[in-house]
Amino acid sequence: MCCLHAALPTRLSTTMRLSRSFLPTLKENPAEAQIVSHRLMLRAGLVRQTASGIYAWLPAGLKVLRNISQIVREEQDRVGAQEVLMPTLQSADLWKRSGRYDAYGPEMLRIQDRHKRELLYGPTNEEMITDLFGQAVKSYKDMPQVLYHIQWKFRDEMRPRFGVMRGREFLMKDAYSFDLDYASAVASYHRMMLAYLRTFQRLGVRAVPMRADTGPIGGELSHEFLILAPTGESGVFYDAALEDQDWLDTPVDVESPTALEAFYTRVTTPYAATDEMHDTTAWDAVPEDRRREGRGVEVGHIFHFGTKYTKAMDVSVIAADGSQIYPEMGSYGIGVSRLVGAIIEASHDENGIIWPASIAPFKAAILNLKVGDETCDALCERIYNENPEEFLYDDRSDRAGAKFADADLMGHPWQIVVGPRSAKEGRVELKRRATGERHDLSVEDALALVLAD
RNA sequence: CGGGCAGUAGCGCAGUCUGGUAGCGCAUCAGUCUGGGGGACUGGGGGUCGUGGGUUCGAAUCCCGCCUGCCCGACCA
Repeated sequence: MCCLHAALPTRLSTTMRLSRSFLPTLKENPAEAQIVSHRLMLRAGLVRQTASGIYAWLPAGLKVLRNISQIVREEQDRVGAQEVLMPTLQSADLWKRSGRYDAYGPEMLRIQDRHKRELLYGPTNEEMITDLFGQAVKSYKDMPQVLYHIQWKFRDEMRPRFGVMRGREFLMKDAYSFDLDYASAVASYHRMMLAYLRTFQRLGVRAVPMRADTGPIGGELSHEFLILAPTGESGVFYDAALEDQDWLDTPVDVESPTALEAFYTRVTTPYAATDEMHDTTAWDAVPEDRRREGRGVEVGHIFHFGTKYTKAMDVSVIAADGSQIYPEMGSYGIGVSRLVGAIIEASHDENGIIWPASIAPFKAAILNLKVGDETCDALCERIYNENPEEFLYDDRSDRAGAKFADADLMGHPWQIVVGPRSAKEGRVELKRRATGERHDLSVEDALALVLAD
């Protein structure tokens, strides 16, 4: 052991060196995985299944999950939502108050503790957040409120499949808005629409908002966000006018209901619908060259449902005139773990994953093509130390082919290829994963490009 | 939950029909040669054949039960 310690460098960042990392890639497709994202997630060492529909997240997968969560978090915060963290286990009493304990089917995982008290692993959090809100907020002066959390949920699906896209345990961002009246609730809804469009754009995917069925509650305030992917569960139809809009560069005053309304109109005017909501008459009115049709994976859902829970659970606030008001609620979900699969469905090729830079587990892989060669080793170490948190250094003594194949599979946006010939001149080959372009560059130029991405 | 298929080494599979004590490729370990797209050679390690019972002198193989996983459907973020 003493020899091992002596061999270690003084600065430890072992997890990013492939030779010492827990990033088990597979050359062959596991038989259990049928769809491309599931295969790639297993092969790239992002997850391992531990039970039907339940996955362990390995280091690279966890980094993706965290990167997605962080973008979601920043955009929620930006529209004034406040983060909380509610537990995974909930008391059945809470659900009995809303009447959903009996209404919810066998998808709810019910548990008993040692005192025979009934618990459940939360499939969603309307009851709990309504209760928490009601305990703390008593006056119109403390309204409105928007709370969210990012937490694991469980739905005991009859048939889990498609890897993390239809698992039983899944990570989700749930936000809940509480408003004094309908007009204010509409503004909350609009704000969330903006946050969602910005979020998905930052995640590097196109998620199109589509009118969704509001069910028995009625109204028009329900949209699903779908990522186009051939394995999607719904057929989608939309107007190409929704493509290539830059929501990050669209200034909207989130405090102004008028500005929000105008923005919302702009988003919802072009035709967009899933097959359940498809209106062929309206579709025919879309110019033919702008019709986009395909399949989509639902990765987000925003929904206004009014006073359903506040009334059922008798949670009210006192208005300025002394009357009691049941707050208007909305809920807003983003399937964080599902997004990992959905994004891979939408962004891969025959060699592996192509990560959008914003969520990639590593910005770049450094491929040392001749481990043991002094020049190569030194140059790789130098590059690696520029950003050890975001670079993955492939220092394994494998053949070049294996390193290229693994780097392509894992989908790093950039590959910094360090070979013995060019290393002598301080040059590397920089490969962009998305396009396959390669450029022979000085180390400085290559680093500048990668670090600016 | 209906219909179909499958569990044999870390992964992918053969062997099951016709019972005789388990094999191939990849991975892994040691070594040598290699070194820019999953390299070659030599030698080695690794398997309660999902599980419980039954039939048999003998079961991965035949019979029954159970468990687990995958696909299609219904359902679903």
